[in-house]
Amino acid sequence: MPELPEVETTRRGIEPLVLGKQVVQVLIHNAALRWPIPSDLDAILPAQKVCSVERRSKYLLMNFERGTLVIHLGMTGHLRVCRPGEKRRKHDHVEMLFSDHTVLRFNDSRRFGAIFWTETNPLLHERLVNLGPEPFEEGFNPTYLFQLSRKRKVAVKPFIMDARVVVGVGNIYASEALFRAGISPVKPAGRLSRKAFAMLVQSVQEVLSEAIAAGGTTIRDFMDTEGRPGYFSQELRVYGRAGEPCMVCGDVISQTRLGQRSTFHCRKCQK
DNA sequence: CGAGCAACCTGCATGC
DNA sequence: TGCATGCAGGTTGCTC
Repeated sequence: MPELPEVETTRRGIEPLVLGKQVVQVLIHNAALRWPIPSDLDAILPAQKVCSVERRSKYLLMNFERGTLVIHLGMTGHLRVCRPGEKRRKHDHVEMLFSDHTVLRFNDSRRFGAIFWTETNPLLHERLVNLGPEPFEEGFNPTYLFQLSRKRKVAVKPFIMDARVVVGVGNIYASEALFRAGISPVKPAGRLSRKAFAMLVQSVQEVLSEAIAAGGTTIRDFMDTEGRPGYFSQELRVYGRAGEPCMVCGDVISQTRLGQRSTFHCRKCQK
């Protein structure tokens, strides 16, 4: 589900609602996510306060006084801040109760998400340590991509979706960024020019920042912490628009399969 | 090493 | 109505 804009929307939603609050209880109703949720969270978190909520890649980092709760939303995960007395819904796997009666719930129907606890620097955790640069960091620039891609035969779309290359670009925004940059998703990464990568860097940053400003993209079930959808879906130019005319040239938008993922592009505008 | 793909799991749309 | 199929925003870990 969530790509970077949806995770960032979630982060911005929960941070003000949990900041400085003290955990009273953690209820784990189903620990079977991608990896088992540590069963001792209810022994670790109570009495600790939330110091900050950060994001690295698609991971949310809830910093407490003695460590960090790392949360990944997978495909269908979302966090919701509930009103006192609000009923649990299907697939609400974890509940965090705070002393002011705020309840934070993690819901994830497909259970591809993950939750783990670390008392050392979360950025050095084995799941995070090999991640590439954030798309808005200086390290994500045309020269970096150009050098990294030399001799790579992989198509440019899976290349920029590879979190070791750059984080946060998932299936929707990869198609969108490549359309805006005028680059064919099937072109081998190693055959792109420096100039093409300059276009791509700009497009990735543009599409991600616009999507964050719109509160993310809701295709099926993404919702923010208050249950609202994201409004970027209506700004999508190619994703989900197979068969429709290209907004630029009028040619039909094609849908293909690339690295097992649906890929949308305009064959005329993207070379 | 890189490339390709199966797997994890549930829900939903589609077609017979 | 029921059932089978395929697809879905991510990531890991296996083969070759």
